[in-house]
Amino acid sequence: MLQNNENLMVPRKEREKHARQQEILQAARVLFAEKGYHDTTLEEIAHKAEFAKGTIYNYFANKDEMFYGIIENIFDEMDSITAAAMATAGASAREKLTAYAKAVIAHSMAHSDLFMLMIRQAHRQLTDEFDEKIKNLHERDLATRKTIAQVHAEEISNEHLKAYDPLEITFLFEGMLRSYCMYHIKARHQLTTAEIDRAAELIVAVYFDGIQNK
Amino acid sequence: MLQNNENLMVPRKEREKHARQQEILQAARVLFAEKGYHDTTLEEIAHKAEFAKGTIYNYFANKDEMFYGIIENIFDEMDSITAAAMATAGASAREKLTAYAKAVIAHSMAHSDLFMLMIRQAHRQLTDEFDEKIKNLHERDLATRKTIAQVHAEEISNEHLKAYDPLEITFLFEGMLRSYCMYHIKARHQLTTAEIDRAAELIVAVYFDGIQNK
Amino acid sequence: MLQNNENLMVPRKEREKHARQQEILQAARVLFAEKGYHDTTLEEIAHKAEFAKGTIYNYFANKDEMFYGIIENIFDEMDSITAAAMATAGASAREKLTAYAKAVIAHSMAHSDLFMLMIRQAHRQLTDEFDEKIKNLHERDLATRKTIAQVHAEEISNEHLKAYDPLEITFLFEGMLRSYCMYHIKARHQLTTAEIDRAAELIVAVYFDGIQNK
Amino acid sequence: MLQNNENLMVPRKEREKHARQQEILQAARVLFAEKGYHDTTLEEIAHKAEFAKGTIYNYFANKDEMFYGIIENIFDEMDSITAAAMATAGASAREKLTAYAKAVIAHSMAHSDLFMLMIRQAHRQLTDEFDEKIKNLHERDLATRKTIAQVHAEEISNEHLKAYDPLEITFLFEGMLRSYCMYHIKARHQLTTAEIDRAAELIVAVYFDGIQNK
DNA sequence: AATGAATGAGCCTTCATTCAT
DNA sequence: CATGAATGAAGGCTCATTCAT
Repeated sequence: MLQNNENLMVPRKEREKHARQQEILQAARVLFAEKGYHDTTLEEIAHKAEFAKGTIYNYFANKDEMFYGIIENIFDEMDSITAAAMATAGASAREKLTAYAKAVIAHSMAHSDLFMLMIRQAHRQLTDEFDEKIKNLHERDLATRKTIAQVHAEEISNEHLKAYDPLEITFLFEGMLRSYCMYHIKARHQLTTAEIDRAAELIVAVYFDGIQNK
Repeated sequence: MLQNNENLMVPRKEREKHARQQEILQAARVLFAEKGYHDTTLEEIAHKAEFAKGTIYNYFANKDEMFYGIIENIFDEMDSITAAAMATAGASAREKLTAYAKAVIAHSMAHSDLFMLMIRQAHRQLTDEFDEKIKNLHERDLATRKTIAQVHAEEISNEHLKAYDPLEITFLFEGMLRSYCMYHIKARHQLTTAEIDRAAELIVAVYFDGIQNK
Repeated sequence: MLQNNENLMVPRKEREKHARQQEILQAARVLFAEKGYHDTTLEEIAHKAEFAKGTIYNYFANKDEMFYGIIENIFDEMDSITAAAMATAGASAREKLTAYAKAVIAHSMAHSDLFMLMIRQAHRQLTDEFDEKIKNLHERDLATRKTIAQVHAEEISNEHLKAYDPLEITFLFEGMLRSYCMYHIKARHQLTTAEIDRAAELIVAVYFDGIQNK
Repeated sequence: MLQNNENLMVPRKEREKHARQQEILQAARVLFAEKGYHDTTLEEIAHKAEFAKGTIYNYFANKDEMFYGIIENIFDEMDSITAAAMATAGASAREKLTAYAKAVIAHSMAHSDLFMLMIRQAHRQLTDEFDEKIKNLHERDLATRKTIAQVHAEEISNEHLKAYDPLEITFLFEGMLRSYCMYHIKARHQLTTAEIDRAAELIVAVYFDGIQNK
C-alpha cells in the first residue's frame, strides 16, 4: 500500500504542475485575445491567474513560451474537432464537412478569445519564419488541412466532386468558415445551436452547390 | 497678383505636407508589415523615411495616428478596387466578382505587406471598440462589403442567384478570396498574371457553381 | 547510561550540523570562485551541495553569511600555514619565509578558487568598513601579517636584517608572493613541486638579496 | 569662413559626445569602486552623472560597456605613466623604476577608486576568458609589463643586474608596489609627496638590494 | 520646419528569502 | 529537518514623446 502510494506520488505532482500551467494559460489567453500580446503585461496575467509575477516563471520560461503554450492548446483542440468530424464512418464528404463546420462554428463562438488569437498568430506565422516552434505550428496546420483535403480526394476519385485540387479548395472552404465566424464575433452575436446548424448548412450548401440558380 | 500668389501658396504647402506624410506612411507600412506594430520603433520608421525622429511628430500626433493613416490608405485602395470592379456597366454579377477577385489577388500579391497589416488590423478592429477611429474603419469596411452585396442583391431579385442573404454570402466570398491570398503569401509564391486569372476563376467557379459534380 | 547517551547526543548533532555546513561551503566556494558572488545563485549552490534551496537556510542565515563562512575557512587555512612556517624552532627568518612561500604557493595552486576569492574579498574588505564581520576579518588579516612581521623584528634586532619597518616590508613580501601566484593562476600553469620550490627560493632571494649584482 | 565653420561642426559634436561619455564614466567609476559592479545600479550612475537613466544608453550600449570603458581609461593612464617613467634618456634601471614607483603610488593615492577597480577587474580577467574584450585587456596588461621587463633585460645584459627572468621579476616588483598601495588605501592614509618618495625609494631599495644586512 | 539628445514610465526577468507541507 | 513552490522587490533596458537649438 505504501509503495502504491509512492507510485502515485510523482504523477500527482506532475498533474498539479500541469493543472497550474493550464490555469495560467487560461488567464493569459483571455488577456492576449482581449488586448494583444504586447499590450498584456505579465503583471496582469499573474494577477488574473492569482499568482505572483515570479511564480509564472516556475511554469513558463518566458512570455513567449506562454504564448506558444496557448497556441498549441488551440491546435490540439482544432485537431480533435477535425479528427472527430472526419472520422464518421460511412459519411459522405458533404456530411463530414457539415459536421466539421458545425463544430468549428460552435467552438469559435464558445471560445471567441481563441479565435482571435488564431488571427493574431496567423501574423506571426507569416513573419518569424526562422523560429523552430513557428515551423512546427506551420506543419501542424498543414497536416490538419490535409486531413480535410483527403476527404475531398476520395470523393473526387469517385467523381462525386469536381476535379479540383483538393488542398486548394480545402483552403477555400476554411476561408468561408473563418470569415463567417469572424463576422459574427465582430458583431458580438451569440448564435443558438439552431443558428449554428443553419450557418454550417449554408456554408456547405454554397460550397457544394454554388450560389447560382440552375 | 500678390493675393493670387498667396492663394496658391497655401495649397502648395499643404500638398508638400501631404506628400511628406505619405512618404512617412510608406516607410512605416513596410516596417509594420514586416515586424508588426510593436516591434517597429519610431527610430526605424524615421530612418527609413529619411527624416529625424522628431520630424515625424510634425506630421503625425503619435505612433497610433500613423498606424491609422496606413489603414486608411489601405481602405482607400480597397475602395478603388471594389468600385472599379463593381462599376462595369452591363456586366453580370459573376463577371464583376471575377474582375474583383482578380484585382484583389493581384493587389494582395503586389502589396503583401498591406495584406498582412489588414490581418493584424482585424484584431484591433475586434477589440478597441471604444475608439472613434476604429468605429469609422468598421463602418467603411461594412460599406465596401455592402457595395458587393448590392451586386448580389440585384441578381437575386432577377433570380439568377439563389435567395441567400446577400451580405452573408458576400462574407463567404470574401473569406475564400482572403484565404486564398493568405495561403500563397505564406508560401511566398509569386503568381503570374495567368495564375492570378486562373485562381480568380477557380474561386468564382466554386462560389457560383459549387464543387459538386452534377 | 542514558545521561551519558544524551551528553554524546548533542555533540554528535553539532558535529553533523558542522559537517553539513562545510559541505555547503565547499559547494559555494567553488561556484563563487568560478563565477563570482553575484553570478552564483542559491539554486546552484543548493544543487551542487545536493540539498534543497530551503535547506541551506537551516545552516546559514543568508547568502552573505555563507560568503563569510568561506572567507573564514580560508583565513583558518592561511593561519595554519603561517603558524606552521613560523614555528620551526631554530630556523632563520630566511628559512621560515622560504617555508612560508613554498606553502603559500602550493596552497594557492591547489586551491586557485580560494585565491581568487581572496582577491574578490579584498575588495569588500576595503569598502564595507561598517560591517562588524568585515572588521573582524581585517583584524585577523593584520594579526597574521604581524606574526610574520615578528619574525622580521627578531632578526632586525640581531642586525641580520636591515632596520626597515617590519610590518611594512612584510607587506612587500606578501605582495611579491601574491603577485607571483596570480601570474601563474592567470596563465593556468600547473606548477610541479620542484617549480614551486624554485619559485619560493627566487622570491626569497630577491627579497633578501635584491636583484642588483654586487 | 562659412565652410570653415562647417568643418568644425562635426568635431564639436563628437567632442561633446566624448566629453559626456567621460562624465558618465567618472560617475560610474566612483560608484563601481565604492560598491562594486553589481551593487551599483544604473539609476545611481545616472543620478550621479546628472542624467536620466535612458540617456546613459545614448552613450553606452549597456552596463558592461561602461565598465570596460572605465578599465580602458585606467589602462591608458597606466600606459602613460609607464611610458613616461621608462623613457627617461640616460637613466639607469634603478632610476627608471624609482620614477615609475613614485608615479604609480601617487596615481594610486589620487585615484584610489581606480586602484580598487583594478583589483576587481583582476578577478574578471581571471574568469571570463572567453570574452574578446577581456583578452584585449589581458594583452595590453602584458604589453605594459614587458615594457618594464625590457628595462631589466638591458641591465641584465650589462651584468648590472642578476640574471633573473626579466618578466618574472617584473611581476615581483609590481607585486610589491601594488601591495604597498593597497595597504595604505585600506588604511585610508593620505600620503604626502615626501612620504610617497620615501615609499618608492624603500620599495626600490628592497627590490635592488634586498633586506639582508651584509 | 528639422533635429536628435534627454527623458522616464514601464516592461520582462531574476533571485534571495519565506513558509506550508 | 528537508523541501520547493510562492513571493515581490529590484534591476537592466527600451522606446514613445518632448523640446531646446
